[in-house]
Amino acid sequence: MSVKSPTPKFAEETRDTLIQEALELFARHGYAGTSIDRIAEKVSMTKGAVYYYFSSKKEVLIACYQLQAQWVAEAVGAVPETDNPWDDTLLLCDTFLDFVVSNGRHTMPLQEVITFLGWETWRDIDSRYTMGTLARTISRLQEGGWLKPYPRNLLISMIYGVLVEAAINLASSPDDYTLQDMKTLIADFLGGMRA
Amino acid sequence: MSVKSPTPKFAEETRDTLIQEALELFARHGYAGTSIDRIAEKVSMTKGAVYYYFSSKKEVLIACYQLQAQWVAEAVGAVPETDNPWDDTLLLCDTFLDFVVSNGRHTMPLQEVITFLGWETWRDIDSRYTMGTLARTISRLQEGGWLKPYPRNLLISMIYGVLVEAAINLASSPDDYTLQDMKTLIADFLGGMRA
DNA sequence: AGAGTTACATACCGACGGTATGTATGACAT
DNA sequence: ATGTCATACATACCGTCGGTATGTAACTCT
Repeated sequence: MSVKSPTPKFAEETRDTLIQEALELFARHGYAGTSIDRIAEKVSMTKGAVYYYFSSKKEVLIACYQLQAQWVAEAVGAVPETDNPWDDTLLLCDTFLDFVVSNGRHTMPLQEVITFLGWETWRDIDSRYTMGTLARTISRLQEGGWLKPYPRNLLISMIYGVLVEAAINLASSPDDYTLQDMKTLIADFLGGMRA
Repeated sequence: MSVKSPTPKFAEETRDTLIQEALELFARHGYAGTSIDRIAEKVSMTKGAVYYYFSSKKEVLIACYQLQAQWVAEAVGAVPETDNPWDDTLLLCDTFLDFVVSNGRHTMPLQEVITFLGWETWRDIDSRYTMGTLARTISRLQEGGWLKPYPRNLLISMIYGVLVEAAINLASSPDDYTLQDMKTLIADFLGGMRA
């Protein structure tokens, strides 16, 4: 990549490209298995350039995960809202699973992101994306009296946690069961918490 | 640690000590945050000694996790078997949660182990410990017709996955809800899959 | 035309995983 | 008693990687 005209406009493009390519490498080879040098090489630059845009490797991971979270949130956010919050929640879960199953090869495993960013940082980021959407649906369920009286944060954490677990399992054990099996189990899981 | 009498007996002791101390460091500072040099230093040896016993850092982690898995499996395996497999399963879940909550400071986060060992390796190890015990209980439930007809491996993966998720959440969000809240939710989760 | 900012490249450092090799110790056969 | 050999480490070194400090070409603005 030749030296750009030093205007903020081109720099933003370069930064976006960097994030996209880094995300692909992280998804394919993992965080520890992807060096800054390799990221730089993929965009035909050097390590210095990467550190011009990001202060640390962790910051690169954060930017990548924000992009990934945005993709997921867009898919999940496209689910229409009806007057039946229960069905809405189920559809949201199914949509989430559909997305991660079909895009699993191009996204980073959540467990890895959590490990390297730390639980707190991950939660902070995710609350603005998929987890935020899920939280709103769950609030509707709670306010409508559809659920047993669990603490709100417990519900959000565990429902999202189960979805993440489901995604990981679907990606890792492809032949033992189907996506439909998993959706049924998730629906029954939610059914067990119904008032 | 002075040079030992080169008998297999002493070497086993040294190896066990190494695993114990390494586990403590991994639990406290994480896998990436614990260098082989530091492990060696803690047992007053050098890196060469560690690589005499283990062929790689991953092998050290595997040995540490096997020890940890053994602890958990002992606690979970001590649960008596009654003629009611449903209550047995619930008690097994509660016992698991009790153990990880009270020993959380001295054990490695599961997500980290999974990340660095890889899903497959982790499953291979765990199937001989807690997951194996859980699998037997679930088989009893299935054979007794207590559960809806899910694929067996889906049940094992997701129930254990939920337990792992619960453990991670309990360790990370200590103030939002109680252990009892979590146990109630797990029970309801299982209830949702009841035939 | 000179000065300042931008967008990189280059060169280097320390830490770390891993390897190759050296070596003191005790067991054992002669 | 002595030489041989495996054991149980220590020492020294290498390549890679995250991170930093510095240089510099291109462009803008005055």
